[in-house]
Amino acid sequence: MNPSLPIACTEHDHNLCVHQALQAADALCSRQGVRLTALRRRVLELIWQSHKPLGAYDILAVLSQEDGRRAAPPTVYRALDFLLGNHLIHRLASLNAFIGCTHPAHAHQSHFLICRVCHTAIEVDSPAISATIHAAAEAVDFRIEGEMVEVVGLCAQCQAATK
Amino acid sequence: MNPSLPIACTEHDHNLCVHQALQAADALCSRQGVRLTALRRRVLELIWQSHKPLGAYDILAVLSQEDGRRAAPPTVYRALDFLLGNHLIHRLASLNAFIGCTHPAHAHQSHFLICRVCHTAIEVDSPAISATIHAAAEAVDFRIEGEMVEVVGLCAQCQAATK
DNA sequence: AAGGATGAGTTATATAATAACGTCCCTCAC
DNA sequence: GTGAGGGACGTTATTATATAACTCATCCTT
Ligand SMILES: [Zn+2]
Ligand SMILES: [Zn+2]
Ligand SMILES: [Zn+2]
Ligand SMILES: [Zn+2]
Repeated sequence: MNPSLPIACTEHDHNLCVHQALQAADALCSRQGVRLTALRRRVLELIWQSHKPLGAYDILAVLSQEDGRRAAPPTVYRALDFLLGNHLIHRLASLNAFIGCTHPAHAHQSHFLICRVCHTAIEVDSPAISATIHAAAEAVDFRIEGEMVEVVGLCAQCQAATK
Repeated sequence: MNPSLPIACTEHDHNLCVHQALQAADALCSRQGVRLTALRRRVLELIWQSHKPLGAYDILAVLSQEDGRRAAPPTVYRALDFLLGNHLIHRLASLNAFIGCTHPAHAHQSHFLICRVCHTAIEVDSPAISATIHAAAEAVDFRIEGEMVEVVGLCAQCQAATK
């Protein structure tokens, strides 16, 4: 196995992923003076349950089940809005789904490689991608406010599996 | 006015845009041996009515009105699927909307600059963007099947207007 | 004319997201 | 204290986007 592969694509202690993500979220929210309430934290935890994007209604189903009672769409969407606003998750428009941000501490754009087979979404941190996008925008005098890059294809594992 | 700006951002004879797009579509479909039926052609024409992405239900509303009888969603979505499949339009996932392809004759990815204010969508043809995306994908052994780049911001005109 | 493929009409439903309003609870000025 | 204000969340209803399943008409092909 290629040791340089992103963690999302490799066998790893995923409990540690979740734990670190939640700790980072706690730290970030306290630093920002915003409240990571129990509900918001639980939604973030659910999103982090895997490296695959999760739909709002999937989250809703889990909450409804474990809460015994209700849980309506606005409950989930408000939590998601909070998490998005504080850069703790990203929204993948091509999937209508959400995924935990792997480096929430610094501002960055949403660049993902999404496996068509196993649905793993790999967050890419490539300044070169942003640089070329900025160059193209500058050429037509366009002022960038937000970039969204979603690439679909096959991750390393699924390529190997289908060989 | 900057003469190097993309046509979508400038004053121009838009009837010509539409006319050329429909002619190109006729040519392409006949070359491919597929049928650009009246309905499909009409939907393409509606999408080309501006350089702003158009929603499926906007198309549906127009068709319903002019047809007298109510057109139903599948009618529109089937036409859209055909147009997408033959690369005559692109789908903008971040807007759930569709826009005419400016160079359908050769295969290419979906790269757009979308103005937050006037909603104009500028199709970008930048091999450099694809190159950097490919480099990032190769670094993690990911095989690309399709790229989606949607950048939101302010087009040149709207920057000038809000100054 | 029979058979098969394609395009499109029709009805119903699935999936995703938001609007509008109410309640609880905490905090802060008075 | 108390009550005004605001944030978080519950609740109900609705809007927006997309697809399933079935039907029929048309047009080739044989
Ligand atoms: Zn993990
Ligand atoms: Zn991130
Ligand atoms: Zn034009
Ligand atoms: Zn195009």
